[in-house]
Amino acid sequence: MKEEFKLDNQLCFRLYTASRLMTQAYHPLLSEHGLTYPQYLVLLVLWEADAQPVNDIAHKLYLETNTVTPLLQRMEKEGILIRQRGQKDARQMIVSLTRKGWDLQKKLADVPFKVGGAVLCDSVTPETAPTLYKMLNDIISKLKND
Amino acid sequence: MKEEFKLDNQLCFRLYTASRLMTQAYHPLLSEHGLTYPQYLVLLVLWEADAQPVNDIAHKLYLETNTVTPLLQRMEKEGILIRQRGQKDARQMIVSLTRKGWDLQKKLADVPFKVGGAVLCDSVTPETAPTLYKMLNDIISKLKND
DNA sequence: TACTTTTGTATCGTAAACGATATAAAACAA
DNA sequence: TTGTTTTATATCGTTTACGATACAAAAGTA
Repeated sequence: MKEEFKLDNQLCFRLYTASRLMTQAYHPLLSEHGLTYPQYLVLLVLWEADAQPVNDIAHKLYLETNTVTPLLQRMEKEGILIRQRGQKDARQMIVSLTRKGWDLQKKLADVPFKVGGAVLCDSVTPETAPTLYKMLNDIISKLKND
Repeated sequence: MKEEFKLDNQLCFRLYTASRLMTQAYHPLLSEHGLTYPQYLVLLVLWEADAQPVNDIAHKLYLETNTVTPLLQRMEKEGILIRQRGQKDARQMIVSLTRKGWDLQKKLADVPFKVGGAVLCDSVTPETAPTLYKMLNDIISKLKND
């Protein structure tokens, strides 16, 4: 068995697993408010800057619009946000938070701390986290081609 | 805007993005052979040890059987593997590679190198990769509760 | 043995992801 | 202005993920 084929040596598999397990860690905190993790990411984007076109949201999340559009439609149906045609450019759909969307910010205030604490371990601490962040950022930068 | 709500500060978002982009990097190499990334992971598991029950495969991939079962059914339909009821325990489904499944190992021999090379950058090198591996492993260990 | 619980897989429903394609508005070019 | 290309979003089909549930075989218990 060649070393490079061993599951334990696969960087991608570790990223894939760590990502899924972290998302699962968010699940109980988010489902309590009827949210999924990708929907939470959309909220993070809109809390930083409200009233953005679909394209900007998708770009910030490194997702395609064909992923984001249905996601936003579901969130609109839940009354978390509204989608309106742009006035300057009628092709754009401007996404804005409703009162309910803003209220969620207060309700989810403790989520980052709870999840942050859940991953602390020997090798990942407040001191070493920046190293991990930088590595992940560099991988993302290297792989995204736009 | 609170710092902990900023997208850039979210470890999970970086893992999620890095994982998706790495999977996308595999895509052209795998789709050429009619495979998806999770199907490739199943092959990695079976190449290490053929003829395993569904449960063992799922466990090694940190996935649930309700994810793995349909995935294996599709791979069986493609003639990559076969699923047979266990003889000692009739509840088990023993998954074994076909000739076609083993042949893929040779055809995919260059995949780990191609993808490995695609992520090399300033902070992720053959020297620093073990640090990243350890951090991801520790996060996985911390989050999996079994 | 008969009954209960556990275990291994499968089925179902929903929500991502994402390649491929469609469509209308805007930008550009002839 | 008319025709072409680009852009922003949406729709469609397929494959994960995963919670909830179903079901039969095995294990444990009375």
